[in-house]
Amino acid sequence: MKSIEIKDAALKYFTIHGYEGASLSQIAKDVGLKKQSIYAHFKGKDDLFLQVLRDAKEMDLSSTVQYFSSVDSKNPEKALYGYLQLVIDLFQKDEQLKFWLRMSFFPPAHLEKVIEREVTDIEEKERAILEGKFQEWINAKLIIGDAAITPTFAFLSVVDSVLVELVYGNDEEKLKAKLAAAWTVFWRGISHQ
Amino acid sequence: MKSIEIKDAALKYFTIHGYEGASLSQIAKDVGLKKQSIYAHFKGKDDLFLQVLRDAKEMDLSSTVQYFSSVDSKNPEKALYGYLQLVIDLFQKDEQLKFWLRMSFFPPAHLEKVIEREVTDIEEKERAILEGKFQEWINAKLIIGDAAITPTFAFLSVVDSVLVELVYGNDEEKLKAKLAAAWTVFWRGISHQ
DNA sequence: CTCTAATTAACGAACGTTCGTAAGTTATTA
DNA sequence: TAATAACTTACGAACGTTCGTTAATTAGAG
Repeated sequence: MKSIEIKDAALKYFTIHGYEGASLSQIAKDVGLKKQSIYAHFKGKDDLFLQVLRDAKEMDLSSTVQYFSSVDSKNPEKALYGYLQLVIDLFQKDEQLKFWLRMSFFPPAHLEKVIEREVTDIEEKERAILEGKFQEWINAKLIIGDAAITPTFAFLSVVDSVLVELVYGNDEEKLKAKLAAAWTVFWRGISHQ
Repeated sequence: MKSIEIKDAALKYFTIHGYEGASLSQIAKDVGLKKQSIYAHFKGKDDLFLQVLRDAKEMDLSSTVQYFSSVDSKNPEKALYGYLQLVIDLFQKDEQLKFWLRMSFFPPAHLEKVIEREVTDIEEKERAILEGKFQEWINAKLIIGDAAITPTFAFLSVVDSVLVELVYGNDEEKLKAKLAAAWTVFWRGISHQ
């Protein structure tokens, strides 16, 4: 399907150059078309962008949902560290997460409101999933604390820091070192000792 | 000085719209000039951009240097939490940090190499400052651990997560809650108990 | 008079978008 | 089955606009 090829190319250029820096002619050339032909598949640049955005959001959310629905709930250490690994894998094996990150951090100004809604939506859902897990672990005395919100936000902070390092993206060794340090301190901070 | 006014306006538009999305005509209009007049002060768009970039870098670095050279070295808890507050203040009171963050995360493609060098440079320097402090605190048994690199990277992760929340920027309450959680867990993770 | 800063004018190039058209494919009708 | 209608996909050409940049010219200050 040509629409999918177009979205793939668009994803690539939006990720590298941002909304304003990505041109329809470049995207079209990538799939062997003229830019006018894109209009046979999409209403315009905004429509193309928003479809790519929603695909990326869907992919991000479903990965998280699937991971935590299939992970071993009796082992928080493994479950949480495994999620960080998943994020790293996702980021490195396809562009959708990087695209999603770029656009949630720095959305094109005229689509800010739409994007913010999508970002809030996915954040809320992922936070809810994590908070549920942490509440289970607290109840089972597998980690310390009473309110699940504290370890949830703390873990989301670790996720954010991993994402930042991935976005910088130039130094695999540094990523490993920083993840190791953040994880060590985080785990000591929420576990019994 | 008109050059400074131009750089101020450029900072604003580069921050909001990115390099490609910011136009010289908008920047010029902001300071009551025609876009061609910018060329009396700068060689072109790249020159203007790079001067704004280096100003922002200088400001970021000097803030960190100054803070840690004047802070109470006997109280790591206060020193570190104070730095997080400083970052939040800096981010909210002028645009330079947000600009710097945007460009270090997602640089314009044709200036990627130059920017990466600046980013690596400032990161290295700030890491060195922190690592020195942490080594002192470890030696004084104010925090746990042997190698200073672990708490240093862990703290930098907390900083990153704060920056991420600032970039999202839509929810002051959420920033406070997330900072509180990340800080609680981080401090528990590096302190004696 | 000189120098700098700002202007007007103009440049080629690229942008997103629209139009009319020509194929190729699918669906409908006779 | 054959003919026709409708729809999809792609293209050339052109639209008006904006982009960054250069050149020549004017206004103002020391």
